Amino acid sequence: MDVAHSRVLEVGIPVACRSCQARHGVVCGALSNSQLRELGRHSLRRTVGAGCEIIAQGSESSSYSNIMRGVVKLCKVMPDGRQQIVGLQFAPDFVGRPFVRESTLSAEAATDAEICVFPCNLLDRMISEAPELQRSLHDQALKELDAAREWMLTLGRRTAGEKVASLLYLIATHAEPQTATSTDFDLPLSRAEIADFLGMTIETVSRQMTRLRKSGVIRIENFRHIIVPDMDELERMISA
Amino acid sequence: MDVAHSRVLEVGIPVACRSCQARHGVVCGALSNSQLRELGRHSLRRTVGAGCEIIAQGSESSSYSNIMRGVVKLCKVMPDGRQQIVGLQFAPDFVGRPFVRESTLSAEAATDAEICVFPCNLLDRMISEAPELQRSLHDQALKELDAAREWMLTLGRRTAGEKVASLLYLIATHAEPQTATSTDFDLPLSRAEIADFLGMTIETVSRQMTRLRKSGVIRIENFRHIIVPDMDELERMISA
DNA sequence: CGGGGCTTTGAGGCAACTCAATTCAGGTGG
DNA sequence: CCACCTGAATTGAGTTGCCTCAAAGCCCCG
Repeated sequence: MDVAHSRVLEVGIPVACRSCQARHGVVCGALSNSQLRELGRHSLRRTVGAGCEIIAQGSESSSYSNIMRGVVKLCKVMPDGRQQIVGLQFAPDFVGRPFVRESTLSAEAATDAEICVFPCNLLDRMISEAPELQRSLHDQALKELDAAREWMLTLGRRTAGEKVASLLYLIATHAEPQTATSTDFDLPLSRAEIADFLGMTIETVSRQMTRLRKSGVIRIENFRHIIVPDMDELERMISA
Repeated sequence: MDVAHSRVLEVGIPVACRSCQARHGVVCGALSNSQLRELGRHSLRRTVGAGCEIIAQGSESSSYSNIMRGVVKLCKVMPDGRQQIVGLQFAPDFVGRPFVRESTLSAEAATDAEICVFPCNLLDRMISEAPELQRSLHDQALKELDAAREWMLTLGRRTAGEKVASLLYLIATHAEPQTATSTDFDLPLSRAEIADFLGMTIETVSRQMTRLRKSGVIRIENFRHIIVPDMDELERMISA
């Protein structure tokens, strides 16, 4: 498809969608122009600060979202306060649990983020009308499942050092700016959040980070900014 | 739908399907009679012994399966031999990764099992032709994702004792015979497999089992048979 | 009865946790 | 501009829960 032709196709869609990060993402990329218009009519762009809760665990949610910018963490907490991050989502991912209203987890902005919110009912209806959309969401669900299972291996069988290396590698390969070498990036998570993702304590995370720093695998600037001189070296620390 | 009418509908389907455990499962329950006939023509019922590998990690698989009887475990192993079970599937679940041929995990019969095997190509084609089937598989994928995330919480944040209780509870609530109280069952897993599921060692599993036994929460007969006098008591050991 | 696999039990060690103190960066007000 | 405060991160010391290694018990099966 050439550029001029693609321009023409863009005419019929909502203005706000034309330059949207999620325009060709899981949901919107699978819609016809008329469906996109309908969804656009009922959707709301929202800017949320880091830490803002988008969906609360145990609540009835009536809306889904697309991530336009930023990182969202999916969390589960136990009654006694223990907490585990069970997924990280980056733009332009879809956030929500089709077909089920009550949420078994919370979704929270890990960084400042922009999201596009729309009603569950509308999307659920579109899903049953548009096989293309069903397929696309099915595909994201399967990818999330693959990622969850990969992470189960990390949680169950890797050492603290390997866990931290795994997370840094995950973030490096999903970081947004797509720098040439994807060799330096800002951590979207605090040490406490990293601990919650890896199933360990803040202190152990910190110790393992300084171990990686002292062994020259990474450099750390200002706590949040990580530089990886050699990605292969980092990958080797994961031992798989 | 009354019984007589339902009988009539059953006439057009393959003989082998009529009394099949998976007949109304994720895949076959979503097919029309003619699709069921076509799938039946290309499918193969197989009896496999405990320990038999159905799909190998890293291999190109060209077939999917339905579980008709038994339990299948999904496994990931690291190059150095460390191993993690990332999912358990019971009859009449579907086993396979739609849309992707190379498997990132292995599927292995945990108990003696009967499975119904059919070609990927055929089902993939049916998926794109039958929205009902796509929806059904999408639904199973989302349920597996929910289960995987629940298990991530167990792996990352629960103690050894809570982990064992979680597994016993999981199996009790998924056990096949559906005994009146679902209060006693055979473990489909050896101690080594339980350890691989929970991310711990055989010895720790054993110690936690005897701790549960001595505190009266469970009784153990012949290593594999578990009796739970009071399910609420077991649930309380999970502490969530 | 004797061997082999699986499970349990015991003793000791180590990796990760807990508790506590210190450092660091950024913001605020004098 | 500096003193102070606050929250996050690091570092240290001591403890503990789970792992490792080793031995013994149990059950099936020939």
